[in-house]
Amino acid sequence: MSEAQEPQAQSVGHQIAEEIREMIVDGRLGADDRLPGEQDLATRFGVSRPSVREALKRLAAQNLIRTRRGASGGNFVNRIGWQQAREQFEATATMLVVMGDIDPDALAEARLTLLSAIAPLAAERRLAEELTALRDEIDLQESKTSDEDFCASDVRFYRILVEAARNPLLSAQMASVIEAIQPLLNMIIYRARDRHTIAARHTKLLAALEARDAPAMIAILRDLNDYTVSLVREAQDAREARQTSKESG
Amino acid sequence: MSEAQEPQAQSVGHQIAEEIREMIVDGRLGADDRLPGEQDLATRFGVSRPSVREALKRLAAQNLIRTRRGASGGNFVNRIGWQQAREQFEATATMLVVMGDIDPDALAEARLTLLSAIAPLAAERRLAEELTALRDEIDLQESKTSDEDFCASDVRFYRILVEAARNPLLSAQMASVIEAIQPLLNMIIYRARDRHTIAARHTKLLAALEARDAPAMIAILRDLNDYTVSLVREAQDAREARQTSKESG
DNA sequence: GAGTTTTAAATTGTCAAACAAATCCCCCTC
DNA sequence: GAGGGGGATTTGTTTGACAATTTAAAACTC
Repeated sequence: MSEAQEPQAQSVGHQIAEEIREMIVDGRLGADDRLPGEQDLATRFGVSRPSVREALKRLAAQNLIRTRRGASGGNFVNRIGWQQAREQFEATATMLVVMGDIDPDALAEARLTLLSAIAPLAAERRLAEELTALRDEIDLQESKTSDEDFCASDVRFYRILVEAARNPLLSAQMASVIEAIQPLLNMIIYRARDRHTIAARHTKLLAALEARDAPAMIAILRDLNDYTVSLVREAQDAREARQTSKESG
Repeated sequence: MSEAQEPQAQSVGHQIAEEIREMIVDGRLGADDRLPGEQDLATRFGVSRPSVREALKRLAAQNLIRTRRGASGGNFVNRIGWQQAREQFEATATMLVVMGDIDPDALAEARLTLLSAIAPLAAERRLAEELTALRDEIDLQESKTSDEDFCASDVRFYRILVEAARNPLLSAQMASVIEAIQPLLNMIIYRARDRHTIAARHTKLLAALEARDAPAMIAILRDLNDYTVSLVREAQDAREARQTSKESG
């Protein structure tokens, strides 16, 4: 329907990229398959080589194909892995936070919801080495570091927690949300008291994880989320106050 | 680090695209800002216009910019919205399932985990119209339709459920997982008895949602997930058996 | 003078042709 | 037989030109 309304609205490059993408999705092109040469594709689609190149670059930007130069080179269908998928999830989430009208409350709620969801899995599957890694992060958080380091450690803490669930898809998605929330956390000025409070909750969370007590983990996560949200709100209020005083002054 | 190892490994188009992307991420370019013209960018970066065009097409493929022709046209920074984010999540997840070595069990586990996570939110926030929409889907599932229609309805059912949680980020992520799992579901040949079983569970799920009984919803979801997984496993076994007989015959 | 039509300018879209760079494969030399 | 060199193939990049599209100003009509 929409195609009929705008028959040629999309550029040739876009159309060709879409066609090749469909070929990949419905199996006509499998992983590591080699696409025809650029000149081949150009004659096949009835367009010029630069147009084909645009299409290929679009696909390359989505990590759908990789390109190698030279004889027996060409464009090959990429086998997408968890790592790449996570990167793409993160890129999307980052852009969403950076540019979109994002509601911090919704973001925090999403994080809490997802963390609560994986808590049972993590409780069941956590390894001893993850416990020590988490312990190290807590130690770092209790030391006197910069706000940025503290925040980065906080992010790492939750990433380890997520990895403990041993589900790559969940890890990839959670990582994107955790990554996305970092800019918000970076706004916060952490007072010593704040850090102590957070580190203490993390310690309790770690204990609950060690005890494989998922309900306790969820309760702590909820508590911690409320606290973080209040800090973010404080920071936002402070920022707004600064801006209004700047405008009036 | 990795950049030092391969200084010029990335093409010019890739590098320029990365630079512009950074400009967007760190705020030098805001939403709806207009980029310099292609010729301008070409001279500014010291490359030819086609190279710049490749970079722009890469960005366009990621929905970071939009392009308009004509006077006062040009390339503009896109404000990314929930809709577009969801599409990108879906594209990534779909590719992951289509091409990656994905473990169906992990996928099912992710879906169950996420659905369980949003169940409390959905129970709290569901609207009357969503209940009727779900009812309609169940009716459709009990009617005699093609397997594909049944499967599509199943997907729509869960999408409505996810929307009821009223958290756009969760919706976007969940939608991607639900979308990703569809190819797996499409493998299943639904017998009349299967359909009846599934529709009955859906009815129970709907009742629990109406009663705002999240724990009941989670129990039903878990049950339903086990059933679906068993069906998928059956389908896979059948497929494998077919292939081995094909090979030997 | 107001409204409409025409025209011109700016910008992206597409194409063509050529050369550069990288890579592989075959062949040739030692 | 082993190793290096050259040719062939393929992508990377540039130059130049023209087409298509859109805006806005200019000219024209009423």
